[in-house]
Amino acid sequence: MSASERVVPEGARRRRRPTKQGTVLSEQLIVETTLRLIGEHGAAALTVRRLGAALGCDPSALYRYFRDTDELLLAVADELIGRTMRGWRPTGDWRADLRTLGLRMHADYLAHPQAATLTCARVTGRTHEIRSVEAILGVLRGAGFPDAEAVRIYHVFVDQTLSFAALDASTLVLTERARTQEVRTWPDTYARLPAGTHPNIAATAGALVAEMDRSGYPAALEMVLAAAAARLGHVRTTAP
Amino acid sequence: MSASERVVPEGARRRRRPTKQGTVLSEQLIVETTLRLIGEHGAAALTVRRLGAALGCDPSALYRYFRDTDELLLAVADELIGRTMRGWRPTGDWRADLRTLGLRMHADYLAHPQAATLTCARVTGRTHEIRSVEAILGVLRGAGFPDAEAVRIYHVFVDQTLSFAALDASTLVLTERARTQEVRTWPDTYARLPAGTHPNIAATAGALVAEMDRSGYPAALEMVLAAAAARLGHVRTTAP
DNA sequence: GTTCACACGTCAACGGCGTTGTCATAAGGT
DNA sequence: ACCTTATGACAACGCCGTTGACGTGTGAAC
Repeated sequence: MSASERVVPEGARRRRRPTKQGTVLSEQLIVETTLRLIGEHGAAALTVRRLGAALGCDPSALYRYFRDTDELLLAVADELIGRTMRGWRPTGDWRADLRTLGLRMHADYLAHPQAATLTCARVTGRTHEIRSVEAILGVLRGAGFPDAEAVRIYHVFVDQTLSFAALDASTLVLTERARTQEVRTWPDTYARLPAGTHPNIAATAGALVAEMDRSGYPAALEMVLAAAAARLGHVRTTAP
Repeated sequence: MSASERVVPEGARRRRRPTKQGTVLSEQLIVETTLRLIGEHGAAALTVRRLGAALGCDPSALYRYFRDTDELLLAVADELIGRTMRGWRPTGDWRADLRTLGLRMHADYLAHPQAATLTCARVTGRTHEIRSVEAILGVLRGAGFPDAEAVRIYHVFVDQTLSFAALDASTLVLTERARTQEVRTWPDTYARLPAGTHPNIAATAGALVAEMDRSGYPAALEMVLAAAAARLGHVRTTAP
């Protein structure tokens, strides 16, 4: 039996046979367990063997449900998009709505960094994504942005949110050793540079260490929203 | 001999001994070969064993130069930064300088998309990176931004540039089939949605297809620069 | 010019990974 | 109650990063 014939689509499953340890597998259970594994034990804990152990089945049993680990991660990504958009409703205040949605997307993706790094750059064209495009464009057009402007700001908003999510998520995917070393580079290397050779770094060392310890996304988001607001004010006064 | 004693810093090397196949190793040669390997055969081709084969040495010889593959990646990242900073000189116009540097970094990273996706998120603490931090902070403080403001804007500027570079690079890394499918999603799926169910997408379809076909970075950069300029004007008028 | 410490390339091995071919067995339609 | 076959289990393959031991050629010292 070749690999392409091994996977059985979820709808066509007929015999739900428990594993030796008693669990009954399903696509849904595997996706949920994968997310739980990432959440509880870090991104590095996601291996087919460990996932099998967490599910109480042989690792190879997973290949009855997904062609390979990439297909499993895409299923996880799809679940993630659904969770992110669920429960968000626009209030009518465009700036607050975009701020809330941006921070929410950023946070939700960071909660599952392994899936986020693999997923952020993809355009799926699936229902959850389409609903988000429609909603964000609606917020911008409802605020009074002309169509061309709304599209441009939509593009910046979405790509910036996803790219920062990917960037921040990728640091969470590093090994424990690499991540702590990364964090310590600012106080240990940059904060100790002499003012003679590096005056600007030395003068701002304290602020630099504090600033680089957190994500730049909230500040970047505020700057984009401020620029958009300025643009909206300009549009309103010149072409009402 | 423990792992921490195995690596010899480049400056302290005394005996340059050729490998069986005749190549003389060096940090520089290893980094260059790594970039070439990634560029020619993709990021997935970067393994210690393949790198050893490309260099004509035993894979374990690399551990005389780098503690582990992560340290090697940091060296590669710094080489990319160095290539970007080479030739850039501030003119005194902070906004034009940051615009030029941002677009240049973005373009240079995209020229090595395979390496970019692996290294964009890393803080190297190495010479080229330190020089770039010093230079950008110098531009901002020279423009009159107070230290706290300069650090915040530096953070947004750098992370935005690198994260967009990683995002845009990752689409270039997809297989030909996946990338064309991704591009066609906008005209084929989004542009065909009916106005009844998706009024905002339908109303902006033409602009949407055109906008999503290019990178959002230039527009995002302009918005951040505009917000920074507004902030600078505010600082100058209230606390001169 | 000989000596000699040791830097550094090589070898072999370890444990872990994703994946696949094969087998056995229990589920469920008949 | 039977048979088919879906599906889980097992074992093995060929990768991977990394390490400890080894020995050889280098370059400094005299």
